[in-house]
Amino acid sequence: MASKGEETQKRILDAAQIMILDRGYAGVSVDQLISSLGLTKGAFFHHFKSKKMLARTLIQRYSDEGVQLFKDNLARAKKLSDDPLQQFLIFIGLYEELFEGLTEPFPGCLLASYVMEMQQFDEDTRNIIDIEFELSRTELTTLINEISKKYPPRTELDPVSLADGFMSVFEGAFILSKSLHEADITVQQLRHYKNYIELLFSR
Amino acid sequence: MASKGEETQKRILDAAQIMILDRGYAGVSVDQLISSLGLTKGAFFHHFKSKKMLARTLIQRYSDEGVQLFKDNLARAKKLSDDPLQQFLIFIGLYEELFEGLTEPFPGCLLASYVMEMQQFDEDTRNIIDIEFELSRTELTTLINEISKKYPPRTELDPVSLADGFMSVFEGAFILSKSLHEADITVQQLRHYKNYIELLFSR
DNA sequence: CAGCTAACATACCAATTGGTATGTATAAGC
DNA sequence: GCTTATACATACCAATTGGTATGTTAGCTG
Repeated sequence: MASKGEETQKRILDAAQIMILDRGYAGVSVDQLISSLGLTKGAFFHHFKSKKMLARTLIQRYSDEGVQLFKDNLARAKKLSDDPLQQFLIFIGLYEELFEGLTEPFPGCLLASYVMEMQQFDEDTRNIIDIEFELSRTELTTLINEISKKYPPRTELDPVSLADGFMSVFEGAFILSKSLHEADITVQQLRHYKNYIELLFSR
Repeated sequence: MASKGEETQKRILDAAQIMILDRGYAGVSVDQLISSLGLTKGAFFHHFKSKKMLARTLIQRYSDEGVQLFKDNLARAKKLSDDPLQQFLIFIGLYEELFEGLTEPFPGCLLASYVMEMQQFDEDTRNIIDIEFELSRTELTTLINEISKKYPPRTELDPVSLADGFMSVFEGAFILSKSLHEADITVQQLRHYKNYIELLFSR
């Protein structure tokens, strides 16, 4: 069981994430954050030595979860099929599942939120973001190369940028979804990405 | 020739746009803005009655330019070919041209920047953003429907979400590009989008 | 050239900012 | 049962925030 302190820290992180996702990091003051939780300055600065440290801790947690989900989904996909192309399609499908049936637009991606106010953060914090994008890139590039070997694409194809497309789809869809307030945009764009992959490699 | 006042207002808007694109709206204070221009509070509040009005004016200008570019490119594409599919491909190609040969990542999209801190803005301001996304959606949906009529796609196809894909590609690519600091991501993702369109309708 | 207005500058304001210093209550460790 | 560390609360701080009130100056207009 988490200690009381750990639980409070988690509550602060949870609230911060929600607030930052719709007001931006600079748009959320420590005072607003703590008063939304019924806490005080003392509590906040006991758990985080500064607002910037909160930012770092928060994005680290977010990134860790994202990476974990990515690896889990990739592992699941690889168990469900031996064919690399099918693995990729299943992989995308697993993400589709997560975003199916949402009634509200997904609250957004914290990585993107941070990128939009990059200069607010130090290099360590920015690196955490890079690393997740790069992980997706390298893992999916490998997979795409396997696919290409087995199913040579008709036209020449850049595997890295095709891999980048995966994260790009999310980030783009989240923005449209939030602005237009339509929950299903993310799934739709994911489906198009999956469909593109299929068309690329289908004989 | 623009009057002195108009020119100063433009300088404020230009500086604000650059600063907001890498610090976020809430991350840019009026003081920082004016001191970067060597101006004073008096000057700023002479031209804008509040910081929020600056935000509104800025996004309106940005949106107007984006809409204009969109309409120009669409009109050019339609002049360059009679075939709706070719029109779409040319249209995308015209955007590719704009992002080719960049040495630095594109500074970002102000629409996305605002969406990331939505709650900072009033409804009028948010509507300006919606309108641009919706324009792209409706215009491109029409074009896609024309294409579908002439070149029936093999699988069933949602024209609206395919149209949304266009803006989505930009927004997603900008984020990756900025985070990874790679200038060519936007062109690459645009090419994939174009390629997808081709594959969808090529018999 | 008088009068007016646009285009600023200066000086101030209350409120909010992130952060600190110091207290205190509670629980764990020995 | 005494100590010590954890988990907060209270009270304060200088700096910065967006905004205002009041100048001043240059350029047009009649």
